[in-house]
Amino acid sequence: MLQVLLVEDDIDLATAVVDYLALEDIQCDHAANGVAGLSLIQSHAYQVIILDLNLPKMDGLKVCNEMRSEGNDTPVIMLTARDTLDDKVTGFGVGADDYLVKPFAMAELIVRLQALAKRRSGQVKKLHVADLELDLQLKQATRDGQPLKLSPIALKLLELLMRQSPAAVSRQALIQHVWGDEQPDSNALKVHIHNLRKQIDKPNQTELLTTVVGFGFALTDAKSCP
Amino acid sequence: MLQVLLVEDDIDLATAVVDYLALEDIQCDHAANGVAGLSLIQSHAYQVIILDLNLPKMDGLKVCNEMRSEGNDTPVIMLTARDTLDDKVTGFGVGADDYLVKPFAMAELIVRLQALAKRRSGQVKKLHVADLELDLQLKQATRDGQPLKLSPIALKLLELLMRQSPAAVSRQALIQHVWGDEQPDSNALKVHIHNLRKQIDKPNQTELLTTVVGFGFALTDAKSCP
DNA sequence: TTGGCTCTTAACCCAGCCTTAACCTGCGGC
DNA sequence: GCCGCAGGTTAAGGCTGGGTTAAGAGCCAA
Repeated sequence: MLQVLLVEDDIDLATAVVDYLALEDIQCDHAANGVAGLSLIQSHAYQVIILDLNLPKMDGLKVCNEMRSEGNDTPVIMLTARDTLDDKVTGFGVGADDYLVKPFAMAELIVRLQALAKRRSGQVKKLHVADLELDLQLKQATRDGQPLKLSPIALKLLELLMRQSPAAVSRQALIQHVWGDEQPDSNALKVHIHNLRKQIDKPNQTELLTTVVGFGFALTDAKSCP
Repeated sequence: MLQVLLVEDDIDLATAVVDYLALEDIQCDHAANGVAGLSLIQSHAYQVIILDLNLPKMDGLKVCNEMRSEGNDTPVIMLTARDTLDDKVTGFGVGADDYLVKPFAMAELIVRLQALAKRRSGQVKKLHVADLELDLQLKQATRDGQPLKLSPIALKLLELLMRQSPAAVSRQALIQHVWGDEQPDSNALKVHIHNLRKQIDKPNQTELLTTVVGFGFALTDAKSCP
């Protein structure tokens, strides 16, 4: 199921969009200002983000710029009023992937969403966390230059963890990312996390993959002393 | 089905083109700036690329120049405004194959697209990966100077793998490239990969064609030590 | 028509991955 | 001190994805 985030301060419009997307079986979170939106972006793994241009607290351009500079390459659709069309250039410069001029047809939004969801923004080819590197083209991870042997599932887990780093990722988000809706019983995730950890942390000194009790896991660079 | 990429920052124009091409059964991806465009070019195998001249982040000339220098010879159509017609000369110098002056008729775009799709740009005549060489004109591959005997399908597979190298290529992309939309059942791809591997890797020492479990295959030059 | 070629399909094997279950550890509350 | 819970570890087994082989169909040229 598609998971998207809408950042929009017009509450009527937002409600309409969320409801409409629900009909299409697209799960849509909503934030009403830029700061809240950015925070959700940092802590979730959405497949597409819909950003209004004019937002309280932090405008859409700023949000987009910020997330890109953090290495997040989730595709972004910008919403703009007709009279601010000039912002288009700025918007693309800042890393947006598509535009929609208000008022827009819901059907068009769906089409664009689904087109963008199929691909990553493609502006990020390698992910880095400390001396860990994941080459998305080669499907190959290395730590300290040494290639790691990861199973397909371990690779998916690692990708999500690295994209969200240094934020923690919930168990549910990890499960959703790997298995989608048909989730396995028992403790499959535990085992895969264990295997991943064995690959990443065993041969080295510093521990990157940490447990967030009662929530999930996080990939973080430095650990402060206890 | 034709697969093309449009790199264009004017969202209205882009939408119009994508929609129009869809009617003609041409599947058109869209990138809104030069960097995103180049990235898509590097990671997909389009049959034609439509490049706007003026783009945010990296202009069309730069994009074209860059892809050519990477050995990509997908045909390129440049879009240019009437008042920058002088850039034509520069454009051809940089490796564009055709030109279209804005505003242009959609019908004309279609015609040019289909004309270009039939041929490779022809500006790149040989592909190289390690000591593997593929002569696109002679349809002849050699490894370490020794000619290889490849069937037509094996040749197509090799071509795509070499163009994308060192990135991994998904099974789906390989199937799409060889058979288009009418895809064979069963394990035809397995057999052809097997045959290709027999030709490429058997008589030599280093293994070039590697399997990416759960994804596809990759042609890579060097393998690091275990 | 025949021969040679390639492509498709099917059948089979095998390694390695994924799942599952069972047990272990550490911690906090009762 | 005991129990329950959350997470960690390990091993067994099924199963799937990928590799291999061979037979038959289709095609083209002689």
